[in-house]
Amino acid sequence: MQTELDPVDVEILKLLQMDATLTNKELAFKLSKSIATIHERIRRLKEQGYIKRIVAILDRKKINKNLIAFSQVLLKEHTASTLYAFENDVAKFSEVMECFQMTGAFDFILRIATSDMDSYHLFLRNKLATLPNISTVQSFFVLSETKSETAYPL
Amino acid sequence: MQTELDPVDVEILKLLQMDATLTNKELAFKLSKSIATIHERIRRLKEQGYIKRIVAILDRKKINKNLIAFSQVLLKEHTASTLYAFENDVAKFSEVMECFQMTGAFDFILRIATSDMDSYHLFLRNKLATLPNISTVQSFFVLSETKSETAYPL
DNA sequence: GGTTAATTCCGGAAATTATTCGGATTTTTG
DNA sequence: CAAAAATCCGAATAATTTCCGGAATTAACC
Repeated sequence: MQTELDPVDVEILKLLQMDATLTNKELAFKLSKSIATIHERIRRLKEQGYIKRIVAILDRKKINKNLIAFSQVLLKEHTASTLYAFENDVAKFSEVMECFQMTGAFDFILRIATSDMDSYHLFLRNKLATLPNISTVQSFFVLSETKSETAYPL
Repeated sequence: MQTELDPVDVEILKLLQMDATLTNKELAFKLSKSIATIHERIRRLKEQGYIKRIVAILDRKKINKNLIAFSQVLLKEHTASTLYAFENDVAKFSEVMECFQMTGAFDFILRIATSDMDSYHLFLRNKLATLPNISTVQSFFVLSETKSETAYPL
């Protein structure tokens, strides 16, 4: 069974990354293939895990997530268990959109979404700073979002 | 016309952020509403801009974007025109998934997706570092992605 | 409080789309 | 070159989306 992407697969992925509401008919027309072929390609792209999920992207300002912060976290210890415990604890906070373990001068970078500075402050004081083994947290705030892509180039 | 979100809207947004392939019929069942009502709600949520787009989320490792970097950029000048020029230039690079202007010790943070360290190096040398007015670029690399959400809590 | 207006809600019809399948075509393999 | 595998397609069917008229509920106003 084919597991590499051919040019048609690539085009489908490009288009669905931009707009997943495109119908098979529309894709078939754009790519000069039959509807059945497009359908089978997409089924396989999902099955093989290229497409992880189809989701709605919301306007965060309309749902009151006006403040985005990047929080750089340094831990006191770096044993396997403390790293794992931190990752596990921090993932439970709904404000934490993303958590990355990093190279360099700090251990983790978190992307935090809250309504405003007061909410971020409460998150920091009552949630993040209460986790064991935290050494320092440095917070940086987004002034403006210039580019925001979910679509990877192919 | 109603412009605030009622509990049904909120539930729809929660569910579509998780899985936008849910049919109106499935949503209607989950929320104990008619198919027509769900359809009208979603139409309005799109029209009012709560739902910006429906997209496919790909597995970046399967499409050879194995290295994610955060690049903190400091500019030499901060006039309106140099800031704008930087934002505009950097948005054109396909490697740049996100660009944020930030508070604090640096001006911008970029999220860069490449296949590997060599590619990142080429991006830095041949693209980012060639932009005018750049003072310093500090790069941090993702060792592991612990949490990665596109769905905002509601 | 009662009447009107506006909004929301729903069932069902019609249009569109997704899904399936058998067989034709093309590609791969030996 | 022949056999096997994979891909592709058209057409039938199932499912979903979309639209509409009117019922039901809520809001507004006198």
